[in-house]
Amino acid sequence: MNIGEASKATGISVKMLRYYEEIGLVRAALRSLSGYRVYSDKNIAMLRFVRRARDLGFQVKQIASLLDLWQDGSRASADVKSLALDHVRELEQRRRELDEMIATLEHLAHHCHGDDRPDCPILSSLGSEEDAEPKSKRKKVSRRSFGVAG
Amino acid sequence: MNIGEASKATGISVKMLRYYEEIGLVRAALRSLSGYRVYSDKNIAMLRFVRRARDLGFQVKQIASLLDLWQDGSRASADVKSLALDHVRELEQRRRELDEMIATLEHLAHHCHGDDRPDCPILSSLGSEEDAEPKSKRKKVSRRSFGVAG
DNA sequence: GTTGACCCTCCAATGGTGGTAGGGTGTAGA
DNA sequence: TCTACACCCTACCACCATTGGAGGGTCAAC
Repeated sequence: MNIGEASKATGISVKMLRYYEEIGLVRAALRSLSGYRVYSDKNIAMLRFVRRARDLGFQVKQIASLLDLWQDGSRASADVKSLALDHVRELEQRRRELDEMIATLEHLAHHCHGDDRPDCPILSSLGSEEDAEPKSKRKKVSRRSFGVAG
Repeated sequence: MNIGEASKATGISVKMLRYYEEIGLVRAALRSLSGYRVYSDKNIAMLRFVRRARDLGFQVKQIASLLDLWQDGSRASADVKSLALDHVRELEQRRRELDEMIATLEHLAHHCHGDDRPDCPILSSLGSEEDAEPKSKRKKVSRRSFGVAG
C-alpha cells in the first residue's frame, strides 16, 4: 500500500501520515526500493486507531499513550479509563468556556436592535469600564489547543 | 503609562501588547525619548475592548472588524449583531463537536471496568474496523482554531 | 555608582495542518 | 520507445495566538 492508498484507507491526509511518522507517533513505514513508503494492514489498523482518537479530540501526546496501552497486552483497563476520563474533563472544561461565551453573546445580541441605528449593547459592553463577562469573575481563558486548520 | 502598567490595566500580557501592535490590530503606541511605549487612557480603553473580545472567543481578524465598528459612529447595529451571531454559530458548532466527543467517550468509559484487567471497550472501539463515532457518519472534524497555549 | 526592575528588538518554539517547489518514479497508451 | 500524467520524495514556509529567551539599553532608588 502506497501512502496515497493508506491515506484513503485511514482518512488521514498524506501530509499527516508523514508528519506522524516524523514526530515518532507511529513507527516509520517500510520503504520500497525507490524509497516509497509501504504500509501493511497492521500499519493501517494502527493509523485508523490514531485517526479515531483524533476524532475524539485527543492530542498527539495522549494518542501516543493510548497506542502504548493498546499494544500492551498486560495493560490495566484502569489506566485507559483514567486517561479517557481526564480527557473528558478537559473537553468539559472547554465546553463550559464555550457555554459562557455563547450565553454572553446571545444575551448581548438579543438586546441589540440589529437595524441601521448605531447604538449597540454588544459594542458598549465590550467597551465598558467593567468586565464583560456576566457571572464568575473573569479568569484567564484556558486557550488550550483544539487544533488548527491552517 | 508604560507597557508593564498597560499590561496590568488591561489583562493583556506585555508580549501580546507588542504583538497586537506589530500585526496592526491596534495603532502603534507613542514612544518616550528612550523608546519606551507610552499608553494613553484611550489606548487602554481600546486594549480592554480587545481583551474582552478575546475573552468572548473572537479571533483577531474579527476583533479588527469589531474595533472598526466601535470607532465608527455611523455604524449600523445590524452589522455588529451579524458579526456577533456569526461568531455564536461558530462557537455552537464547536460545542456540538465537543458534545459528540464527550458523549462517545463517556459511553465508552462507562462500559470500561477500570480495574487491572486488560479488556477495555475504549481501546477496542478505537481499534475496531468500523468507525468510532456513534450516530452521524464521521465527518471531517472542523478543527477550527481555538487559540493555543504555547 | 551599582543594583534590580523594567524596557527594547529579534528569533524560536508550540500544535496540527495545509501548501508549494523541485525533483524522482511508475504506468498506461500512442 | 516515448510521452503524459498521476503519484511519490524531501525540504521548506505559512497559519494562529502565545510564550520564551537572548542580548542589550534605561530608569529609579539606595
